[in-house]
Amino acid sequence: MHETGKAEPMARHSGPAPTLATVADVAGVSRQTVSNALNSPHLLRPETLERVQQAIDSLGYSPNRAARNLRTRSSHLIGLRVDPALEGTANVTMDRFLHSLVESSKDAGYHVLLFSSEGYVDEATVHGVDPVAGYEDLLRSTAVDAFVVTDTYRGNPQAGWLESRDAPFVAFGRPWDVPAATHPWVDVDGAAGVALAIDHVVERGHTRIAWVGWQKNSFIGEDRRSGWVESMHGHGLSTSRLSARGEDTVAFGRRAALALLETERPTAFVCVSDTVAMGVLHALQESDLRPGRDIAVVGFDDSVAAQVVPPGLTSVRQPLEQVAREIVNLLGQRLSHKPIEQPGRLLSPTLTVRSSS
Amino acid sequence: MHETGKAEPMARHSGPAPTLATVADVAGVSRQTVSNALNSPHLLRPETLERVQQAIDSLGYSPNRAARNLRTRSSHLIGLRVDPALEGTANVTMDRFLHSLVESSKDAGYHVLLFSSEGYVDEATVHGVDPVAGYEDLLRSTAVDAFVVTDTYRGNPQAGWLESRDAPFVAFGRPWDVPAATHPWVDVDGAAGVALAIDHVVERGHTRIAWVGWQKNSFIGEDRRSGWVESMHGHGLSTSRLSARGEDTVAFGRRAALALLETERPTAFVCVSDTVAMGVLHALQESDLRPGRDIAVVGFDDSVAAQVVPPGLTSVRQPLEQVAREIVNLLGQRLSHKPIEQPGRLLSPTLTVRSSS
DNA sequence: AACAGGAATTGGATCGATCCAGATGCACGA
DNA sequence: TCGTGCATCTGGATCGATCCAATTCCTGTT
Repeated sequence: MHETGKAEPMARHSGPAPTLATVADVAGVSRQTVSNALNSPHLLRPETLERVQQAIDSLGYSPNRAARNLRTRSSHLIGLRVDPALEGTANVTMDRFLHSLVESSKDAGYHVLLFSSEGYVDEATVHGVDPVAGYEDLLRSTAVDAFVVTDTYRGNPQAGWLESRDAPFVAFGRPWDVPAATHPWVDVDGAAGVALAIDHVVERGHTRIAWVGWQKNSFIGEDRRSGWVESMHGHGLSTSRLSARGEDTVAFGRRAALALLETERPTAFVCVSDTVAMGVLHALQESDLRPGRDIAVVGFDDSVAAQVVPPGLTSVRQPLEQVAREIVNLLGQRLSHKPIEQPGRLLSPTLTVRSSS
Repeated sequence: MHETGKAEPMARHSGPAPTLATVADVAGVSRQTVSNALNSPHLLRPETLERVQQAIDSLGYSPNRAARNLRTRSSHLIGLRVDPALEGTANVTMDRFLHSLVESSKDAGYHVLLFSSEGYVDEATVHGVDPVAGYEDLLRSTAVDAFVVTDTYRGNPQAGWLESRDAPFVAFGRPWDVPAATHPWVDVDGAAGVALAIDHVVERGHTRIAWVGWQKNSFIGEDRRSGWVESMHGHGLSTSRLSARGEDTVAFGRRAALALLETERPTAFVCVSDTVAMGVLHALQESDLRPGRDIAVVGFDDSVAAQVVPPGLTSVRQPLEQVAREIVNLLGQRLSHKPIEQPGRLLSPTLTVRSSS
């Protein structure tokens, strides 16, 4: 064979798209044989396979998705709900995660379908977002094979609902409130991540290390906080009066830092999120303190903001690429009705050190 | 009827999912009549419609997507390629745009399907991303009805390719390099956005206003820059030696600002992107200059980073929600074979003022 | 030469919706 | 009474793939 490049599909005429039957005619075999060439090539004699393959290439044929979906009762689509992002929150998690999920899904032969919750509001949920809105439709119309549900600040109410309908799904986030839940999940060990941060600032000589976290009703927030508490005690340091809790906003981070600076004079702030950490940076700037020189600050999520804010914010980084891979992995097991080896996987984050510490 | 809540689908037994034929049986009508109840209710007598509706509700029926897609030759899916985001770039654009697109699509009865370019690399494109990778497959297998292609830094090579295959698509971004292109597009007037920024800082009393932009080969970059040039001249101000060009990184922004500060002493920096603007902020911090007090800085994109960085970065905000609406709108026209009234729409950005100016 | 047994291949039925052409019912005017 | 016309409803064919059961082709054995 000469170097004539790839066998380009040569779409001679833009007539009706070729079907499996067209290919069968051209190759001089039956429809089933073409189907086998696509799905179970080992059933064909090598020379037959070759002949079919050439017909496929020359026609530029791709199997019609709808027909395949109808027959196999599966769409090879994974549904992911994207909720309205809160402006002013450095929640970069979604962006990075989404890319990784699309990549991993592709490798497994799936595509990601996005849907939203808005517009499904009924009386019961005029305020706030109905946690199961949008899932029902896609499920009933067999538009997707499975869902990926991501944990929110407060937990994961979708999981129970989906489980009760035995809809296939994998959660990003542990079943905090229902330890008995049996669905597959993947999560990142927040406490371990915060412990990394503490070790890091302790190594830098800090002893008065404050925690700026979320409210008590946030499972994730309390998990991360426990990392602070235990790591501090492990280092023989006191946590007394060094903790603040509030919402996930820049404003809260700023207020909390100003208050702590005034009363307790911590030399380091470890924060539950980058958003809150940015608030701390605001406070330092207003107090003419230089992050990284006068006071250390560590965030959580390694968001874009952390990467670009001067002088660079040290932050706990979740292994989202790995999370996505594991999720797709578990999804594959779930969809092929394999017994799930291990329903939950807890991954370890890393620490990205920048100049703020 | 009493207040018994909504007529909940009462999924008695989780047997086989109900089909249109099931509904027809229950309602005592033919399949076609059920189909009409769904797609052309005006064809039914009111009492028949009511009867069918009740059967649908009581069975919890939703039409099977695959079957419908097969018959109608359309998937009601819109394809969007997500390219690997560059870490350390404050490109928040995608996140906000994606949400808006999902919302708008939903209103029009569409869903968004994500796909990626990786893994399609062949000899010709080992380095860099093949601009048309991934489209081919989805197109041939009729997996999506249309594409949304988003402009990149350098232009939009996909557009021409898709147009040549007459694949339905709408571009976010003007056909810079092919003014004769006839495909529908939506774009934001970057020059006008920068002009807003200039007006703003001029009003604040600045006269030595520097431009920190992208390289000459970026159409978008040059468009934004032209806003600076023209607005400056409109105000009777000089642009001489006040311009820097480079790549879209924090590092470049910092270098450019330091160089300009040393030689030209501008009092304001207007930047082509938030990423570059963050670099400028770094430079100011290193030079012990306070943004918003000593020197004004304006970014472009109104990214999360701009919102949370202390003290808050003034930035040009693209009306992405409106962009998404227009895109879906044009897509609808294109798909219903209506003549497109006006192939291109140029929208105006706004300026979000924060403390950096 | 006859035959078992596996490999390779085939044609009809099927998934669940919509399209299409035709059938039925009904009201109205001639 | 008999069409005529319109609104309403029906059953068979169809979209393009895969499932299934059955058939043909090989090859080696006795």
